[in-house]
Amino acid sequence: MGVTKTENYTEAQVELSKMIKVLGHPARIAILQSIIKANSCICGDLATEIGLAQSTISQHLKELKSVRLIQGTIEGTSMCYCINQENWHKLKNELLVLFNSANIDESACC
Amino acid sequence: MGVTKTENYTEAQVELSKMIKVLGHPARIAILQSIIKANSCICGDLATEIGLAQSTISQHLKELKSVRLIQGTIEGTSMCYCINQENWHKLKNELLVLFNSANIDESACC
DNA sequence: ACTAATAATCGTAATATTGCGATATATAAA
DNA sequence: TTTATATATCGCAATATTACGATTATTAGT
Repeated sequence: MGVTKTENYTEAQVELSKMIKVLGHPARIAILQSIIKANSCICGDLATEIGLAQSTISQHLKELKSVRLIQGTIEGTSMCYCINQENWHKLKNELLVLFNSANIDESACC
Repeated sequence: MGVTKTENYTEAQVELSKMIKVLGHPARIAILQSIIKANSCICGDLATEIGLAQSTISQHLKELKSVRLIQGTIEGTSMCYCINQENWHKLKNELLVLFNSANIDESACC
């Protein structure tokens, strides 16, 4: 069908996977790294920097905004984006819970 | 187009996003949590546990295998899956690099 | 008010993903 | 060998994603 059966999962599983999914595209990784590198808001030179059309970058930014990994404010005629620290850390912590829950000791059987 | 322009990105960005992308589905989160919870390989009762068709679960397992987050060995008539500790930690560390690179101090301007 | 610059949205085409049933494959048990 | 059980693969339909150009706001400067 192509539609995810969200009713099969816990709210936490759906929410976490939704956040992760947004991270799962090289353009959005590149955008985030670029924002982080600038250490503050950078604006629409992302398009030329990354090599995608302006509308495409705008769409990726929208997705990053939709899960609140970034936030933007109007800065004159441009937009100023930066990491949403609160949600950034929330996601980081949830990922750590997941990744740390796998036992290190080699009880693995395969 | 629908096709990601991988030539725009670094190898690292492509590889990382590919791994993350596989994590970005609730069924695959549920599968991983289930495997982790059992602390060792569990087999195909994942289908009934999660509530998807056997073929669908098999496909998700294939994707998790394709990025080597899990590995499986034949165990009689069933398959025995567990976390690939090496790649699990590798991904964890790469995620930490990304998440820690965002400065905590509120130099944020928006 | 007019113009320039920037970003968001719309419409569209190409491709990818999700999920299922049916089938094929492989091993264990009888 | 036959049968049962478990998993993988194939083919398909429905939907989602990615990317672009064109258009539409929105704000700054003239």
